[in-house]
Amino acid sequence: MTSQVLSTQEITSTTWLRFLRAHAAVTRELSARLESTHGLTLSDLDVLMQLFHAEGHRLRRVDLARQVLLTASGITRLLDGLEGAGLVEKERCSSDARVTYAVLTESGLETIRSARESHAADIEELFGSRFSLEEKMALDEMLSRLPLAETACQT
Amino acid sequence: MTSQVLSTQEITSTTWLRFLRAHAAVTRELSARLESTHGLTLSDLDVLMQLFHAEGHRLRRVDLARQVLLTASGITRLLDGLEGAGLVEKERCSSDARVTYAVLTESGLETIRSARESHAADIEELFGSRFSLEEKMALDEMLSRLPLAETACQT
DNA sequence: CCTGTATACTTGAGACGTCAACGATCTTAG
DNA sequence: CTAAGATCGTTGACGTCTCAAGTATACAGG
Repeated sequence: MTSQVLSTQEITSTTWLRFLRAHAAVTRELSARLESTHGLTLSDLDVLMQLFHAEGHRLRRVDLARQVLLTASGITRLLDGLEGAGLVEKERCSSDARVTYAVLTESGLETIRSARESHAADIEELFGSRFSLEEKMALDEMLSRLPLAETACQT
Repeated sequence: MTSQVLSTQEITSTTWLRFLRAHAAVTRELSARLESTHGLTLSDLDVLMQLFHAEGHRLRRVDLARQVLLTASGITRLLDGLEGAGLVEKERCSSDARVTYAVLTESGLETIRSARESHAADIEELFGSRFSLEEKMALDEMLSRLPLAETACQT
């Protein structure tokens, strides 16, 4: 309830802190739900969704890393898990022996189809429902000004 | 550059995704800088700052956990590190033998004094400078509507 | 007083992600 | 053709955080 005047720096700090807290809180709840209902991590689903939107449901690991904002090694390990679960398969590239594609399996597709909706509903409940359409658009635009906003942000 | 009409659900999803990406990107850079200049984690500094603002630079571990949005065990381990570095000390509570306070040491205070400014400048550069004062206030207000926004968000 | 329940904190096991180093392959320039 | 350098991917070592379980203390009701 502080109704005093705040300096630019102060407001930046409190807003950033709130940003961090909001992320931690929403993310934690979202992650718990996703884990319990589908046995997936937020990152898992993120990767699956990227593959889902990609041509032929297939993506190079490097590109995946760039889009999802994980390290190359992070992607390797994440995909290890998804492969183990049978949701994704490796596919070697004929024209460049260095690259390995990650391809969605049929099982992966089904997992997405089943997880997508409930997860979207969770996001809507914990995040989207808090804002009006205009607010969300404004928020989206503001966030897009931050570093690395170039990253693909498809639904 | 999609200028088509989007449903509420769609906009929620893309905004949420952008929120995630923005967090990952800014956080990663911020964390790298803080690590290299002061050998601290974002969470470390967060905890130190909470202590700094607390009465007597002292806080119960439970309260710390609530404010910083870590698990109780997370706090224990984080404080282990800070104690090892001599930035924080334990202090038993006389009236309740269950609680242990974390208290800032002189060295901890100095660390904060030196880290605070550069970190604030980093936040300003990577985050705050992207927005006008009004935008930041609007953003702050919006974020405060999210779950667990009750959490203390002092600078 | 003693028993049951709640609270404070710690600990072991394990998930997730990073960095640094490495092997393999491609590309370019002499 | 070959050597230098870039790119793709994996691996080992490690840090951080969580969950579940356990210990210790506090407190309230019978």
